Amino acid sequence: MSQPQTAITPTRDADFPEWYQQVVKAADLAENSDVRGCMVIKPWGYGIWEAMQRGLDGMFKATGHKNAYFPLFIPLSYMAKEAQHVEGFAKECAVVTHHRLESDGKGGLRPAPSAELAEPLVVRPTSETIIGATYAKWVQSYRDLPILINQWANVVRWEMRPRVFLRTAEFLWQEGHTAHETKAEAVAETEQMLGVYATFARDWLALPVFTGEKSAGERFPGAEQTLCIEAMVQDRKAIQAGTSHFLGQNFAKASGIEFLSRENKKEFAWTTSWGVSTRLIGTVIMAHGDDDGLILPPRIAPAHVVILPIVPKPDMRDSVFAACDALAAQLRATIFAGEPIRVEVDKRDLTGGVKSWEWIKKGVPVRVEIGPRDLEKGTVAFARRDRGHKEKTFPTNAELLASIATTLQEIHDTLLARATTLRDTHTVKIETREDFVKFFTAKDDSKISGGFALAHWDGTAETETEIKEQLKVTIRCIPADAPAEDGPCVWSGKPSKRRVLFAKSY
RNA sequence: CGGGGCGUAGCUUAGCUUGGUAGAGCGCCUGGUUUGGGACCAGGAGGUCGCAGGUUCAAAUCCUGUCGCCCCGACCA
Repeated sequence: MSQPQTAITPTRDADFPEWYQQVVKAADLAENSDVRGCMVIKPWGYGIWEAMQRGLDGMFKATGHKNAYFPLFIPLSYMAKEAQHVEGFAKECAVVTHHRLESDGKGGLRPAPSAELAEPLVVRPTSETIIGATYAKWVQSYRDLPILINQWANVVRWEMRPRVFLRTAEFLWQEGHTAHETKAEAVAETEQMLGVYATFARDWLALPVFTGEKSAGERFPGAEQTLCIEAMVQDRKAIQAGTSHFLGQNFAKASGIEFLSRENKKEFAWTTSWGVSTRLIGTVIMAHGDDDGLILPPRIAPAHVVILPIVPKPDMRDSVFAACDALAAQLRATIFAGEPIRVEVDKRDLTGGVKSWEWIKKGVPVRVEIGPRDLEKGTVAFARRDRGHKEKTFPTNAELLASIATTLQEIHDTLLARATTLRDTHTVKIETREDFVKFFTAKDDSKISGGFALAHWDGTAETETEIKEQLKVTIRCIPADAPAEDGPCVWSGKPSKRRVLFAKSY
């Protein structure tokens, strides 16, 4: 039977959103559940999340944070404490109103009217309010500050149009919540954590990102300042990969986080919050995947290496399996990026081609085949996911063991270089409204247009809104390293002090 | 919540216009031949056609209602 040219149909060029869905399926990452908008994350997908957690958690600890856990439920009245915040989240909250079920008399169940809660509970869309209320009890003196806490949790936002990993009703994330004595300290914390995210994106996800500040229109509800990292994926759209918010004293005032200062005066604390979510998995898929499926940056791959035993005759099975297990053990004793190499030996009784293609689609960085011919020669067949699927080399076991860590690092570097080239190729300075419109208008059926535009903005919400409505283009961020530069706004022609980053986004 | 589309086996679907009691491909199971890039042969399991009502001798097919899902918008990590 003839196979298609690529493992994934359609290709990225033909239909990028559909390609994405097919990769999620082919790589066995996740599936939609019976609950609309909620996903089942399967072992391979969850393994990626676990690797991301390890990486981030280490970086949080290294910057002085500790993990804790706060309740899933938030009293309704807490949500109302911060005006901007409630306005931003009210429309997408799941609310618990009852605590018992009873028979409906028709063989089904219903919430018992007698068990209605005095105060409804909101399933957390984010935890600023409940954590703020807790911190208020913990803080009395400047000596109680700073509080540097992170929690790994799930949150619920009742999204109208869900998409696996990118936008689901329930998602997994981490949310850091800190409280500080001074504004300067809180601002420094906000910037520090954005830096952590940018480093993590580069060193673990092989993603170059723009860092910067959101415009007022794109800011987190209740924040004074929202910083973000923005990545470009292969359809040249932007995706917000992480955010860090300076919350000023807004939430401290709303929650009553007050302390006696060194001058013996009552003062409100300065707070921050910062988070990344399982959306990062979707970002990695779209940034690095190809028409044969997922390609995983090694540091977040649940398995770095898969070993495929080749067993032409049943009587060779034991010796080939033994050789595979022996090599796996040696690989596991080798260190890559500070962790033992993760190896899987795929002993399932399937034909070689099927197994190979499964692992290609799953994006495992390195595939190793061991058959009887290799046993005789002491070699293996070796293939890397960042190269063509027919490109094989035949190193000896010793050569493989000596080079594997370097190879994995090379794969990471290759992915980062590719993603950087993609981003740089499609990030352009634009001066005129005509060019701006042209840049964001698709030229053919692919629907892929533009990329990132660095252009002058007059700083008004009116201009921002007009651009959003007419072109579906938003200000992704005001880049942190943008130099002061006078010029006319690309839309209104009014004077501008510096360029901002425009793009279509997820 | 507006506009469009669709519900038939685990998945993709044919059949519906013109009613006669369900077929295929993939997947799955068993046996055998295979296995260094998506194998083949033989046999087998699996469906109250989303749900409820109506018309009819007879409904996957026609009618009404209802539920769910998908796509496009508004919202968003």
